[in-house]
Amino acid sequence: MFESFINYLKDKINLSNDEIDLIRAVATLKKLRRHQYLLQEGEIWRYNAFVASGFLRAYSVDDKGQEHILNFAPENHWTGDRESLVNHTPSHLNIDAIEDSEVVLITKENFDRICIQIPQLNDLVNAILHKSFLMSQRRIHDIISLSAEDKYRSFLEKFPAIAQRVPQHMIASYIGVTPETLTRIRRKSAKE
Amino acid sequence: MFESFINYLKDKINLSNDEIDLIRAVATLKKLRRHQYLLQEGEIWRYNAFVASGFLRAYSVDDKGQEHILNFAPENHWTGDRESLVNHTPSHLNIDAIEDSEVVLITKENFDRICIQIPQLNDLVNAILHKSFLMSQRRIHDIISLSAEDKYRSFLEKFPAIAQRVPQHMIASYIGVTPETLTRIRRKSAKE
DNA sequence: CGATTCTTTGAAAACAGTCAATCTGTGTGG
DNA sequence: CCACACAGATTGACTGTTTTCAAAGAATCG
Repeated sequence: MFESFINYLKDKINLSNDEIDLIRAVATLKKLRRHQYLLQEGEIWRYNAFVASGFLRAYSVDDKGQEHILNFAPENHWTGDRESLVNHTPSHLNIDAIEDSEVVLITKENFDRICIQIPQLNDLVNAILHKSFLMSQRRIHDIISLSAEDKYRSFLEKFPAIAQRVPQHMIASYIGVTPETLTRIRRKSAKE
Repeated sequence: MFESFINYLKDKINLSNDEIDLIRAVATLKKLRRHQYLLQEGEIWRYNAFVASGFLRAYSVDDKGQEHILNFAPENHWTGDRESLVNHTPSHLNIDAIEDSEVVLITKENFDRICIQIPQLNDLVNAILHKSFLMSQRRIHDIISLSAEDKYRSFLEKFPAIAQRVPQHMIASYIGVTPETLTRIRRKSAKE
């Protein structure tokens, strides 16, 4: 499923065959079984990771053992811990596979190198970063201003595909409520 | 106080005198009195805005009339509504001055133009965006995983300078609780 | 099928929000 | 310089929401 990565890139930017070979040379494919970790708390994250197939999640675990999902990463999306990546600090995130998945990994060093050779790739990264920032801002806005019920509604609107694909308690974790609360919200909404 | 903008830039990147003149040519200085709007809900945001002096805040107002602060922008920081800027859509944010302020404005068109001529400036923007994204991620993490009390503590740790500079109800608005709740949190913390 | 994970339910407790009143400090105009 | 107005902070009583804990039911995986 390496091809889906190349297809993704071709769809976003124009690439010569040489450039594709260049990317191919530094990319490695990693298969993950359901529940397998891509990154575990305490490790240092060193890659750019593209989800070629499957579905991952990034989350932290607090003192009480509760998981808080920061991001979902379905196929054709990127994942990782940029904070650990740029600061070379141990990650406080876990990333694991919700479904069997295939991930394309490129180390930061290699990625930076080919970005110099393929400026368009650099632009693409910046565009993705830019978009991610906008999405974060929206999410912050939602969490600080909406009620739990509205946060759930907003989640369904923004990510209908994800909502159907992950267990409900993960949605609860993403929007920041307990699974029980989400159950009750759903029951209440259903009655209306 | 135009100079503080130039100083900020010089501190971050190397600029020739010609490049500085180029920037100077497209930048305008706007003075804001306390409580004055830089951007009002419904308008389309068209600038990159650098706070040369003073202190601004970006916030939204919900149906119940409550304000939710998305960002603080003290001097030497940037502000604006990137979503409105890139999508050319009416903003749902308000940005106003908490203190008398001076803001350097550069329209997106001009900014993009000089970014091509000064690639370092482009890099700077991307670096800032990158950092903003990391900060957003941290903030999301805090809001979904911490109790109100810990969110407040975390705010004090991260932004001690801001905490001393803005009224308490704005901190409450930023962390997503009512002013009354924040009072009670503080009283409880003080006892310990 | 059996085991595990996920969802639902109930009751109690903890938490945060609302509303209204009071207190405090600041600054402005007379 | 004082008085007053105003914005901000605090308090109390009450309400509403969310969490917690425990247990049972449903769905899914191996």
